[in-house]
Amino acid sequence: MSEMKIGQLAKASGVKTDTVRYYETLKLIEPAGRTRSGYRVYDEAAVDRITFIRRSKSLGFKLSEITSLLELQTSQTASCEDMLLRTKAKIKEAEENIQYLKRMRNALESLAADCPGGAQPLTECPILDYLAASTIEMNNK
Amino acid sequence: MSEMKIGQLAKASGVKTDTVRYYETLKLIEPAGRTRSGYRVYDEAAVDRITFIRRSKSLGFKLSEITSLLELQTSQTASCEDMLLRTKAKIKEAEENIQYLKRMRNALESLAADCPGGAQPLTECPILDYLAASTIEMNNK
DNA sequence: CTTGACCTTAGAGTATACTCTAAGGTGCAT
DNA sequence: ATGCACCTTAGAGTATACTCTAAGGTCAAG
Repeated sequence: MSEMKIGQLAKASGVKTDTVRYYETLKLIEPAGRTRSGYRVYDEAAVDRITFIRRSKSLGFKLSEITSLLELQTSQTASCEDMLLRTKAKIKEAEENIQYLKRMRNALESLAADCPGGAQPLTECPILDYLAASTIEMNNK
Repeated sequence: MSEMKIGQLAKASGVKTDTVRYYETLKLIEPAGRTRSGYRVYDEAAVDRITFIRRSKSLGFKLSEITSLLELQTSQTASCEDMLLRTKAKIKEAEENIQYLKRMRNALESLAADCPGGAQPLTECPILDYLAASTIEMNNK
């Protein structure tokens, strides 16, 4: 199965054919060639390339960033440092998002802790009070 | 300043006029009326409503969910429990996102820890190795 | 020779939350 | 009367990553 059409590649790499074509528009992947009738033909390396994309995505890289990772991979001049820097930047990004979500979760939890729940009328609800109160000022975003 | 036009409301509540109009299309807010010439007119309550939306957003609620929170607020039959349930669901969501990001960050960190960095050629880079390797299987998404 | 699974393209739709553009009307001051 | 800041609408654009539709061509099996 070293030569395959888009459907086989899709199945082998766990994405949809549409996704492969979409990646092609982003220059993330190119078919090795075409059949006489115009069908895309891929080799085994294409499966690795889709796998690379999927794994990068699972680590939080955007498709636009993956373009750059793939260039790195085939670059003659790039060093480990380049990849490490991208990785560290992504760690920082993840860390920031975690902190942001934690602040959110903590705020929600302290509101939840104050709320009696049950059949109390909403006029007594500290959560709605917080949301609607006009005096307290808030941090944006 | 109990009566105001959209620009004043926007300034008073910290959003753009476009955003106010956009919220109107989502039925999140409605002007109290219109001037003879067709200008939207708002009252003080509108500022509170935008504030409500902004605070809800800062807690992670989507605009579509905020529609429902606002309905809750004006409902006669709703109880504290309703609000508490929505809050708890949102906490769970935040928690899941935090866990997801932590897994991502941990994976990135263990890759970074293995990478020598510096001027090492990329053929030696364990990060790229991981991304490109065809044998190891991965967890999706 | 027809059926069915597969492939092709261009282009639109989905979700989220805006943001901007164009073309034009309003209202107050100078 | 003219300039300016403000307002109006409909509709398109932004970002991300697909996903789907329509209309049609290809190819092997029965």
